[in-house]
Amino acid sequence: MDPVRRPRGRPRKPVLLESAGLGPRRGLHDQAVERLRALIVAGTLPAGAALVETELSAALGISRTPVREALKLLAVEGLVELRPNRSPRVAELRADAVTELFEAIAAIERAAAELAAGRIGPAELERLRRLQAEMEAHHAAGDLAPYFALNQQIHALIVASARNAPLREAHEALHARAEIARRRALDRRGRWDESVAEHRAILAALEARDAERAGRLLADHVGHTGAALLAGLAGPDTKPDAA
Amino acid sequence: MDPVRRPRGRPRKPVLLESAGLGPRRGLHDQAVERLRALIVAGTLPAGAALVETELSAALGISRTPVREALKLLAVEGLVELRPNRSPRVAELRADAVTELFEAIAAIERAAAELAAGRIGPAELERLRRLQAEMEAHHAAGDLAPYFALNQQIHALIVASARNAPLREAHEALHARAEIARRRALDRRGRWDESVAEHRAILAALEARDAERAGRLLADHVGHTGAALLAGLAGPDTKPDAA
DNA sequence: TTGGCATGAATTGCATGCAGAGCACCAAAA
DNA sequence: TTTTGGTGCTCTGCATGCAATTCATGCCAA
Repeated sequence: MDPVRRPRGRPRKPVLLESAGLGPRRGLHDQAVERLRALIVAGTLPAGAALVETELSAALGISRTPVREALKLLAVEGLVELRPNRSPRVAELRADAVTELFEAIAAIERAAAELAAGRIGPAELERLRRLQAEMEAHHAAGDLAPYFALNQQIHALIVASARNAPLREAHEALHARAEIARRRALDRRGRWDESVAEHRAILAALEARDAERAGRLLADHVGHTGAALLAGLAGPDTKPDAA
Repeated sequence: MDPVRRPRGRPRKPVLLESAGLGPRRGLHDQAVERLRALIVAGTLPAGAALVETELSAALGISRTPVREALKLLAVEGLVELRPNRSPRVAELRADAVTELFEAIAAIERAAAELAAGRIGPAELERLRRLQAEMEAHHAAGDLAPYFALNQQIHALIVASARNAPLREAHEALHARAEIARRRALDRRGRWDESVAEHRAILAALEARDAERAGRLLADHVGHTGAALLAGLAGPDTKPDAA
């Protein structure tokens, strides 16, 4: 036996950099949520993959406890399926689930746009205008890459402008799954032109503080996006066939 | 030293009754979520109360691990506030949060009603009619007690009839906090008459499969309820003064 | 060959140990 | 008397150990 009492856990660095550094550095379970979510959204952990606690904890360099907590939280988000006494799996995203997902997002964004029309402030409107201008510039230049990040920022900003925490949280919770659908629908160029124009109309409705129109336009826009993604999901399996 | 290797954990009963009993008996963390949620909603654990892991685990007769997991999940629901390295607290429910909460519920139920108008089946419609009849019977008899349970069943059934899992989950997640507001607003009789009539109108719109009207009526109904609760919350603090 | 059961490996679920963060209280200095 | 530094306690966060459950494999019997 070893009478020497040494620390059992792997030596954690004393975390002096807590506030000294830049990041607020939350707990390990929180970091685990983010890293696992990124891996799932990126497809590195493909749908249906078994998420074995010991493997994940080894891969992330942490113990099983925070991994378990992270998996439970990701299950709430719908990214992971928990099965009693079995390894959780990365949730499958079937076509009908994508339909429901975009219906739900459209519903939330419609309500958010209606509220935002009455509550959005000058600074937020200005930021929206700038994002829209950026998006149009990239569009004119034929530069597709920044579109998706800008698109997400615009939608998030509109929801934030509604100043309603539960709606915003529900929206965020659905975002990761929507992103998975976006990444899987390879042909994303098709709706680019339409989408930019729709965004312009939505911005105009918000500037006019026309709640009903803003809500309807945004809900339709999300619906169109969902339908386009759905078509993109159905297609690629049948071999694009072209070079 | 004790060479005898006896089980460390407290002896768990071998759970033969797993399927033999009545309940499907999920994990302890799941039961902990439900019990804690019930305690918070009932006000037994009042807003602002510190939730010390060791106390809860002792009170529930389980170890800290499932308690910790339960607290994280309740935090996602907004019932509990997590603070790094400090005891979680039961979340306060301020007036503006109640306003946002009912805005969000109204948004979700409006969308659900619109979808349900096109998707609700005969069995669900029949069940809605029966619930409405029950509610009217209790109303006619002046029997307030069953109103709240029936009310919740009706709303839940409408949302379920929309056949949209993300919307339903978002709705469920908001329900506990709304229930807290309901319990705190003591004067609930005020809106009883109106509420029953509004439910009748909503049912009629669903039967007519008028999506826009069903959505608008339901959203207005939820908005009225929220406003009434808000008024009820503002009042009681000022001493009811009566016996 | 095939069906049924036993055996065992893999894995979850829960309990518990240990280090560090945060807070309260007290003492000493200004 | 007020403020500052110290000291100890409490509690969280993470790591790890152990039993129960599940799935796969193989053996035996029909």
